[in-house]
Amino acid sequence: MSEPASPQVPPADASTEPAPPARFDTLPLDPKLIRAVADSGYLTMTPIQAKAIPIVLQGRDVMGAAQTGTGKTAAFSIPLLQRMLKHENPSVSPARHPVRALVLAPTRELADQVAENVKKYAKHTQLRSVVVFGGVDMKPQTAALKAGVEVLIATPGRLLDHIEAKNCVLNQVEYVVLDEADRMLDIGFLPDLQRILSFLPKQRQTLLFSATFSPEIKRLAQSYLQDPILVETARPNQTASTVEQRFIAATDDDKRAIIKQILKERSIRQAIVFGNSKLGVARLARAFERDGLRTAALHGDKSQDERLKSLDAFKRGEMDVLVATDVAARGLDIADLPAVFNFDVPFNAEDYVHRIGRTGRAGASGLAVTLVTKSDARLIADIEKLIKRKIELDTFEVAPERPRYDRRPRDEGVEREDRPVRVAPPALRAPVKSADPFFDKPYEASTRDEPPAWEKAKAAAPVKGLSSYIKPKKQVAALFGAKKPAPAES
DNA sequence: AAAAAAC
Repeated sequence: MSEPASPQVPPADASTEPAPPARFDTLPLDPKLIRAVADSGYLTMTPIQAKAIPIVLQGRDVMGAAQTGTGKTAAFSIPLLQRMLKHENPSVSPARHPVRALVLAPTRELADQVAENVKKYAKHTQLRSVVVFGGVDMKPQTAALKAGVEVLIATPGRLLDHIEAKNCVLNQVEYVVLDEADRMLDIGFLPDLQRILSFLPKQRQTLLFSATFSPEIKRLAQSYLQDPILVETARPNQTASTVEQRFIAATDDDKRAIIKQILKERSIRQAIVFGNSKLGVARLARAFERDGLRTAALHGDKSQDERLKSLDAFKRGEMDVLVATDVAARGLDIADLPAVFNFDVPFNAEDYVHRIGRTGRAGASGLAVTLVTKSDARLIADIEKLIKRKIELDTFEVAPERPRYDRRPRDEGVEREDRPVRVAPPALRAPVKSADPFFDKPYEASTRDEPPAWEKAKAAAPVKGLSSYIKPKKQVAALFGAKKPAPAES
């Protein structure tokens, strides 16, 4: 059971309080849209919505950068629907309904989610939408396309399939949206994207949205836009201020124990744990499962059916933990997610921003914990640079685990029965490595050639704990009869 | 060092 939301209110910091947020019903929108927005429970606009919607309504191209979880989907779908309603083209025979708006997303789940939102906002209108993505039967998609849709939401691969099968014609597209635009423009997606864009009319309105835009991507994006307006709220590449970000020095052996302990000590209802590889994620999910956590896994080696089931079960609260690759890093809106863990430090700093953006959405508070090993020094430096924040590494002492069952093979002649055998995990027989002060100094983004900063800090730094989590040192020492040796001084 | 997206 989840605890009642804590009544704590952030300290009043009225110094930078801007004008009260504008309401949706002040916008020049069709009553059908106003009604749909009201139905969905939204009253006032987020900053990105307040800035972007009027510009999209003017018909301008937009590059929109806003923090994660601030309503970018509504920022483009509502004004696009409005434009489609306003410019309902009577010259097009009712029998022919060409695709007028195309929204592209980098993952199937995200495409699905965007489609749900579009449907929600379009529900009182005649505009029809459909989503197409891979991993599922093409036939229902084909039928829907042939019946005619005004708004098409898609992932690139399957859309190309439909184009080649002549299931849809895109030469009447008036509006294009690239959701998670920087990802869509990256090297892995670019060829498919260019191919798709080649089927579209040159004369169109194009919208690019993401929480992160690197300077290179910004430059590249210019070539797909006409006289665009850059809409930014706050600084780009930023993480929500409501998310508590922690970086903890760990070893590969400690990581899972640290996560479990934090979940327990903070009574965290649900969390996403990100890993860098599909195999690693699958293994980690099985391990959490063995630990008794209700665990769902989400990665590209799973069937689409399994992927959707995992995500749904997690969203419904039937799972404690969702272990995922970066397929879940972007865009996914999971209401009230209290915490995100990075079991692995992401390879791209941008993905760090997106991953932790799954928590602290819509102004809620959230916790983001990244587990850092020695070999992650470079990646941490990249993240520091991107989010323009000094990263300090906390240390963490893992509480002793309950006795484990003996896993030694039978032929060792060990009594196996149900008798638990105390097998101290290697990391706990000696003082745990993560409690070593080597990581304790504020980490300095160092150059490759220099020894990393923690090497220098190793000898001198006192252990500074993550006070809210840390176990009293005594407890560990008492249980394992190990005392922390003085730093080797030779 | 990877993941994602088509069959």
